[in-house]
Amino acid sequence: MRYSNATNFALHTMVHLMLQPRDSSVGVQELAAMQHLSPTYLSKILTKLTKAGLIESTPGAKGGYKISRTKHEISFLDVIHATEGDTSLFDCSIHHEGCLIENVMRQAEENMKAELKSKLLINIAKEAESKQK
Amino acid sequence: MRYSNATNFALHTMVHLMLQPRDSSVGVQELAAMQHLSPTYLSKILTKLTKAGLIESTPGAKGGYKISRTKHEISFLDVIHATEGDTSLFDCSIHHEGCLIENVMRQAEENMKAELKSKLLINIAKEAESKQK
DNA sequence: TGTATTAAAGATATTAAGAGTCTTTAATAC
DNA sequence: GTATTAAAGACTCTTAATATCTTTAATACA
Repeated sequence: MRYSNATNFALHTMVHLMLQPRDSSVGVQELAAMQHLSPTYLSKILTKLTKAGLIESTPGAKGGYKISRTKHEISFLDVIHATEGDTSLFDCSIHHEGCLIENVMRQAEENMKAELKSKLLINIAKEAESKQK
Repeated sequence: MRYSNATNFALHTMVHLMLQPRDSSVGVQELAAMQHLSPTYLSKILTKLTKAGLIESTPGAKGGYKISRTKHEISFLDVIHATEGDTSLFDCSIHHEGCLIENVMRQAEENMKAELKSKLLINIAKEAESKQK
């Protein structure tokens, strides 16, 4: 069991977009080159982020992607939900409800998700920025 | 991303073995029938648990599986490690060390694992037993 | 208006992992 | 020696992830 590479690329892209000047779009070419990916592949990931409302896209010349104006305080969990979906890590395929084992697994998963929900991309972006200076 | 079915079957099998009388082995036939699995498939899973030292196997007539005599206090995490391996859920494929994003993901994963390490199979087994009565 | 640019969507190919079966081998009880 | 049972290997099937290519739609700008 592992988080997909797509989630890693999504997180890095989001942090990068966070560091852009307000209202400036970045094209997929630039974002892909930065991470040594093919633009078409990253494009698929960016479309998921767009559909989740985390970023906004503008097609056409001078178009590209920028952080959503309406969605503030984007957490790690938001990005993960966009790329991985929001299904549970564990489903008991034997018992249909009230499985004691499932309960334990779900509780542990909640602990992880709570942590990922509390971590905001903006803080990581600022930390990365100050490190580079 | 999801835990494999094998992990679910492993956990249920372990809890079942926990409820057996001391030093009595249960064959894979019985364990498989209980979970509506093919014996050969479950056998693969049981071999992993054996190699991890969580259970002991005795081949031959009257053989089968029982909880390890040396390993007490088996946690959910022990079983998961046996079936899923103990690699991280997240690896940054871009940065090789000190990735801020990876750090956050790893910390969250630790929270989940800490919970799974604190939950012991024996407690679930006893809870299941008392529920049936 | 038309041309270049760029995101979105669809089709498709490739790879890796999980799920599952069958057969053979080795160990044990009786 | 015979029946029983775990272990191991080879193999198949399905699904998800990874990745590319092509077409379509929207936008800026000359």
